[in-house]
Amino acid sequence: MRSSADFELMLRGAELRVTRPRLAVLAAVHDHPHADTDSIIGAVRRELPEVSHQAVYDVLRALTTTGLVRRIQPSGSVARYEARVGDNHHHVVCRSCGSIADVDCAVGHVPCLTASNDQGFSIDEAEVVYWGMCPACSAPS
Amino acid sequence: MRSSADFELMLRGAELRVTRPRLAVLAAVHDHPHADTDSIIGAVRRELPEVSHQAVYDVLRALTTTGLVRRIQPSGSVARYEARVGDNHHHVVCRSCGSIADVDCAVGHVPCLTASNDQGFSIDEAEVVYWGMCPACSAPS
DNA sequence: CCCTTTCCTTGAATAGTTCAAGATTGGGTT
DNA sequence: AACCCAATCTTGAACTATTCAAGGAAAGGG
Repeated sequence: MRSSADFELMLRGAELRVTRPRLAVLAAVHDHPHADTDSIIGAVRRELPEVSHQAVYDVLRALTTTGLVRRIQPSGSVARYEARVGDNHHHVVCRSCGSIADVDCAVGHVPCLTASNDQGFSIDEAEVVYWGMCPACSAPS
Repeated sequence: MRSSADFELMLRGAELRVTRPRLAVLAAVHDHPHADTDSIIGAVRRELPEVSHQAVYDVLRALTTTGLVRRIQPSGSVARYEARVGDNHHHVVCRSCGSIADVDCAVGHVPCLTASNDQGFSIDEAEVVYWGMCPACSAPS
């Protein structure tokens, strides 16, 4: 758990103005890993009830662009955000309930995978999504 | 390029009724790998002008459910479909223009990757998306 | 050839996200 | 401390991809 002062430094480090909506969104993403936009709006409004949804969308975009948060969006899901950035970790997604958990990099380097034939593309990231069933959904009811 | 008779056999093999919309969608997906729904609707209507968009959505869902086509949806993209199924290959996506190309499996087995810590999930598939720039977009203009 | 079930058409609804215009505010400068 | 301007936020509407729902059409087994 980080303090508001930490978030302020992170924003200044990214050359973003320090505003209350931004501090609140940053805190919400840190507190609720893999939360979708709606959940983040809810968390932010617990502290700043008047924040518009558009502001949250704008802030999330700014934070994503500067790399302070990472946006993930498995097929069939809405956009989700997390604060764990820079370590190229991956995700497991439950096919049944959609819950997401972190998985460390399969090999240990960034990027941790190399395409066997890159089709002439210059590749800068390998994103892995593991699909399966979470413990709760695979448990006999 | 497969014939209409092949597509008919594929549908029957999947226990789906053989209809003209389904044959046309199947042909369109085979002819236009990684096409989005709108492109597929366009391709289908070149042959069957009266097909509704809802029919195409329904058919794509049926084909995806039975495994005759595969649905892919990189972050920020609409749903796309391809007919190459069952070999667990992966994709490179251009950050600039969104174009997609196939990449063979990084290791060669299905699933070709194993999560280092699976968080208790039972994993049945590892999906890899390589992000980068396609040859056209990275060329000096 | 008929009947049942599946499929397609038509039309409307929905959710998530973005666009646009104007008001507010952060923070560098005077 | 007051000023200024670009960046940010509010308000409200628009948009797109997709899904829902009800009724008509047609596939294919009997």
